[in-house]
Amino acid sequence: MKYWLIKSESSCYSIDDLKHDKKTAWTGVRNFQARNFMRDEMNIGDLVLFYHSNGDKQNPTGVYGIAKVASKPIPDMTQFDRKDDHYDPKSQKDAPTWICVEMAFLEKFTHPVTLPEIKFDPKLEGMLVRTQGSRLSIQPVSEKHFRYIREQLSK
DNA sequence: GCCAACGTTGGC
DNA sequence: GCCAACGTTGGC
Repeated sequence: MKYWLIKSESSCYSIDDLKHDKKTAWTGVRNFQARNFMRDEMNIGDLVLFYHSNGDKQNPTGVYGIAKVASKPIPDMTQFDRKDDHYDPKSQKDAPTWICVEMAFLEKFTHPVTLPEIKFDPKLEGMLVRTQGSRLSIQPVSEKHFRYIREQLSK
């Protein structure tokens, strides 16, 4: 069992969207390292911190809840859709460049764990999302950090 | 294979 | 909205 953090702008796709949809293919990732995590490292049942980036006063940047990996790796269909923002003309149908997994809604925190909380909590030292300029939209998280955020900070 | 130029991410 | 940090592209 592994633990992850995925980023999304709440204006783009929020935890409430996932709650409503119950399950969604995590499409649009166009970074090789992030893709490799989905393709090679994730397993069904892995737990995922759902992080809203680019927050504002109403919706501060931070972790808003938990999702669960719900499928094996599948081709990201947006790469073949000319009308989609994430269309990739170089990708071939028989050898898709971009792979994703499905994410299922698990829970929304009663109160979000904001980035400043994460940054200044000594118990979360080493968390990737704390490091400056960490633009990676899918990150591994240690079990210790995951549990601490879920069981302590989100209550 | 280097690296400058470019586009994007994301905190502030 | 700004801009630093970063990943990717492409010329050489």
